[in-house]
Amino acid sequence: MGIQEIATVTGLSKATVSRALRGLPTVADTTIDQVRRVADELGYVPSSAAAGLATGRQRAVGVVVPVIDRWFYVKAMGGVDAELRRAGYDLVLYNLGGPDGDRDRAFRRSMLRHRVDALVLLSLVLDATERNELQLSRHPMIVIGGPAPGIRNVGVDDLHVEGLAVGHLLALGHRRIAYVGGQDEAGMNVAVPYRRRDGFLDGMRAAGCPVADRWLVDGRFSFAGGVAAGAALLDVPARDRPTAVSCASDEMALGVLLTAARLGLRVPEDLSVVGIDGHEYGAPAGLTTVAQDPEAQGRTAALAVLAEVDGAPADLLPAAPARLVVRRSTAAPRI
Amino acid sequence: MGIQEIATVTGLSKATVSRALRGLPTVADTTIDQVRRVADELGYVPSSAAAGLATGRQRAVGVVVPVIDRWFYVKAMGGVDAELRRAGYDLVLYNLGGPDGDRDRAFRRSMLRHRVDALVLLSLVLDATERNELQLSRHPMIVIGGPAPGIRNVGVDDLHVEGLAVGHLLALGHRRIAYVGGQDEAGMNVAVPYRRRDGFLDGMRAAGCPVADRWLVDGRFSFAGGVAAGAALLDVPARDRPTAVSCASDEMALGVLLTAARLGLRVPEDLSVVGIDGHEYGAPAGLTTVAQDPEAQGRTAALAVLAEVDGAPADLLPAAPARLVVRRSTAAPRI
DNA sequence: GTGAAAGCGCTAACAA
DNA sequence: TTGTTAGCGCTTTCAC
Repeated sequence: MGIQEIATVTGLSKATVSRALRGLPTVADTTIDQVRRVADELGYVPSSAAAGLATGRQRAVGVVVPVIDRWFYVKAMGGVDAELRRAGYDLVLYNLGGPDGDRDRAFRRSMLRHRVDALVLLSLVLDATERNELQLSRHPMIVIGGPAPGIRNVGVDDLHVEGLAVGHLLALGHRRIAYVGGQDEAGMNVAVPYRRRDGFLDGMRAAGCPVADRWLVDGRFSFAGGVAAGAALLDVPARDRPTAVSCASDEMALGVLLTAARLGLRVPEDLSVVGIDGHEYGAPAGLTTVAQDPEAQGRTAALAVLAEVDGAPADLLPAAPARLVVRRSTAAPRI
Repeated sequence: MGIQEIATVTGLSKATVSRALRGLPTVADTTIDQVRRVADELGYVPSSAAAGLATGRQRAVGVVVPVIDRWFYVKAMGGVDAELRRAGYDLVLYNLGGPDGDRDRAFRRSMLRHRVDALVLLSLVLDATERNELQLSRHPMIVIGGPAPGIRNVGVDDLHVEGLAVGHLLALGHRRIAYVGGQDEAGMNVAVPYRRRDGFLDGMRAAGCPVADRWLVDGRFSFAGGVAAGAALLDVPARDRPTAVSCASDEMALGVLLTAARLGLRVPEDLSVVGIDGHEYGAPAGLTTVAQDPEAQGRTAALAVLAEVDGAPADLLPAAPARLVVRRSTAAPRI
């Protein structure tokens, strides 16, 4: 059942078997072959616990998410997972379970520190205590998404990203532009929404466009929120309507599109809509967006912490790429 | 750093410290307090590897998914995670990475067997070898979603579920009903699509409705596929159009809805659409659906394997509930 | 190239 | 109620 069996069957010592199994260079090729064969026959399965105890390495990394069921997190996790798999590492998921989840308990769930060799945090806002606890664990760690003080991060430049979105609308000639943003429903990251909103305001100001307060609406970063925001913006007399809406996420933009369709507004003739993210529903829906690649960000993050586990220095990472993808939902305003 | 430190500081033995830390009843309350306090001061963190080695229990369960970025899987994982967290178990994610993923290597990734105490499989179709490997590991395990030969499963009765959907349309008076189904893109579960399609055909046959072949179209179980399927079905002369479409998933139904809107068809006046799943986009979109609760299924599955880990018998589970949710997308056909 | 022995940090009898 | 003594299955010096 263990390494011992193989040792007795082959007549070798546990030590040699262990070396052979790991393919260490100090072992004769013939013995390596023999050991592998016997291991197969016996259906040998290594114990990660035992190996972990002996080496102090678990060959696993933890991924901490504020909530699990968000497009961005799922995609990023997929990227992290892909690289971990390549490296032979396991992925341990720590879900904080939303705002009502017991964050505190989750954070001091002590296992975390010894079960995994490194941590990937998905756009979390950490309070001082949490940050402290994490730092104390001395694990290599990295944040995907919003920037976090004192921790390395990978992600797009949100200010710039929203600048691209609103810049596109402005370039088309729009001036009556509304913004759908708002705090993330999960309430886990304040930085990203603020930076995107600032990007919008900066862009508008630079273009000399006034922004009415009632055209800054909350879409809670969800589809349903986008539907509601769309109603607030569009279900009014025509002269009070914006000619374009810039949404801080594709999910909200899709909601606005739905409401527009329901109200009989034609897109892009009567209304232009732009989103941010590169959600896969965007293409069939013809949504213009500023696409980012969360999966690539996940891969980058995984590689970075893996390297750090192996002793590489924790160099800062460049901003992740994002690009404007123009589809059918935007056009110049009529007249 | 370990249990030993606490022992020396308190003057107790390692054994007592271990017991105290776990709150075993044979320890004096005062010593429990003392040990806990010292542990806190020292910033003690238990080693799951050591505990696992000693007990043979890892306090972790593995979740195996064919691909990670699907609504159903994510929701189900959330449910599994919630119960695991309550029980103090960790979740180790094994992502097979789609049809191109290296399934084989993933399956024999030996760690799996010792890193976790049980397995939750998300609607996977396993071949004989894989099933064999899994059974060999002698872990408690359960499948969520499609039925799998020889393994316990939780999930809805797909035949019945599709029966509810098409039954609703028939009851409204529709007879010209199309079906959007198709094999899951991930190619990981053949059972569910077939059973839903059979449910549709059974329902139609029972009502004496003929089903034209061109009204059985493939939507690949995705939003984009639904958009395309909608075009195939609806972008034709009016007399060739169905009055209703039954979709095997909400994502496809949303795609059909989008295409209908784009073609200027009014829903439900010109066309009724029904989906299956209970996707959260359905409510704002006004989509009638047969809702299931993957999160609840995840919780059920987690509780079941956890119980089995604790020695409970692996009783069969009843079919998960599903219910018709009527919204704005369905109505009686016009004349 | 291989073996012997000493742990890694914890739990689980068995005593006391 | 607490302590003693063995391990759990592997890796790793240090010898040979």
